[in-house]
Amino acid sequence: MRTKNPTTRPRKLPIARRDGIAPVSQSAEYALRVMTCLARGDQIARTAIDLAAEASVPVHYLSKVLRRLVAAGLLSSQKGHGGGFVLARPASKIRFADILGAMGEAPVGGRCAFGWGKCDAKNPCPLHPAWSALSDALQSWAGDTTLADVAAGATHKKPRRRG
Amino acid sequence: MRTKNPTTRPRKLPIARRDGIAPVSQSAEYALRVMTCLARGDQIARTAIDLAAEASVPVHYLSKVLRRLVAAGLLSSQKGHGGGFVLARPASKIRFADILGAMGEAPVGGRCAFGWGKCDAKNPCPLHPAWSALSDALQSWAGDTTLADVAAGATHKKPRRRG
DNA sequence: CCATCAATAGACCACGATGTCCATAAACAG
DNA sequence: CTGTTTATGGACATCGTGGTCTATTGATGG
Repeated sequence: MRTKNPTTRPRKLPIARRDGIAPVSQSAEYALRVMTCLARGDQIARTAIDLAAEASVPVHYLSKVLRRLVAAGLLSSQKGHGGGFVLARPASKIRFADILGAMGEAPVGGRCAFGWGKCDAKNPCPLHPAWSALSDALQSWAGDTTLADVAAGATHKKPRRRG
Repeated sequence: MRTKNPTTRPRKLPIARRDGIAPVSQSAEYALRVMTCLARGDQIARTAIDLAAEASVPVHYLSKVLRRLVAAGLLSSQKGHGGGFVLARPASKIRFADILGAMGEAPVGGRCAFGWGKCDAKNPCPLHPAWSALSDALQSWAGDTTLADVAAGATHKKPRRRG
C-alpha cells in the first residue's frame, strides 16, 4: 500500500540543467546514450538497470525513456527473467532523427525564429538566413547519423564522411 | 487603480514550449531577435515597448532580457524621455556567441554527451565523434555570425507588397 | 503453483524557465 | 518644481522537465 507521506520533505534533486548550448533536451540525450549502448553491444537483451549504469542515467527515469523508445518502435522489450531491451531493427536503420522524434523533439521544422507566423526564402525574416544555416546543419546531422556510425566508432573509428 | 489582488487570478499563461530541436533557449532566442532589430535600425534609441512589438516578445519579459544584455555590455540604455536601447558597439563586433553568452548559454564547452566526466579525441566516449560534429557546427555558427550579417541580410529588401 | 526477475504504469515532487505585475529611480519637458 | 517617460528591480505565478517512488503485470525457473 502506498504510504503517501504527507510531509514529503527532504529531497535533494540535483536536476541536470542545461549548462550550455544544448541542441537536444536532457531526455533526448539520455535516449541517444542508451541507444548507443545497445547498438554497441551484441543483440542480447540488456536490463534497464544495466543500461542505466553504463549510460550514467538515473534508473527510474531511464525506464520512462525506454518506454517511449519502445512505444516508438525503436526497441523491443521482454519481461521476466532474462528479459530486457533490444534494438527493434538494425543499427544502420535507426537514425538520430528517429530517436529524437521518439522523445518528442520534432524535426526543427519551419518555425520562424523571429516569431513570424511563416517565413521562407521568398519572404524571409531578418534572422532567416542565419537561422536556416543552423537548422539545416542540425537537421542533416540528425538525419544522416545512424546508430551504426556510433557503434563502429568510439574505440578506433574511421574518419567517416557523411554527405 | 489596481491593488495587489490577493486571490489567485486565473491567468492564462501560454508559455512558449520548445516545439522541436531548439539550439537555444527561449530567452536566448528573444535576445537574438531584439538585437537583430537594433542592428537593422539606425542608431537611434528604441524603447522596450517598441522592440517588443517588432520582435513579438512579451513586453515585461523582454525588459528582463534587455537588462541582461545591458549588464553584459552589449547594449547601452538611456532612461527618460527619448531614451531606450542602442547597441553598445558596431554590429560587426557583436557575435551571436556574445549574445548567447549574455543569456547564460555557455559556449557548449567540453561537456561529454555520454555522461563521462571527461572525454576527448584521445579518450572518446561512444558518442564523441557524432556529438563533436554537431557541437563544432553550433560553435562555429555562433562564433562566426555577427549582427552585421543579419543587418545586411533582409534589410533593404523590405518585404513590401507591391501593388 | 510459487518465487523471482524485469518491464509497465503512473502518482508525486522539486526546480528552473517563462511570464505578469508593481514599485522605484532617473532623465527630460513644461 | 511637477509631471511624464523611460529603464530598473524584484515579487510573484505557472508550467514543463527531470527525477523519485511504489504498485502492477507478465515471463521464467524451481
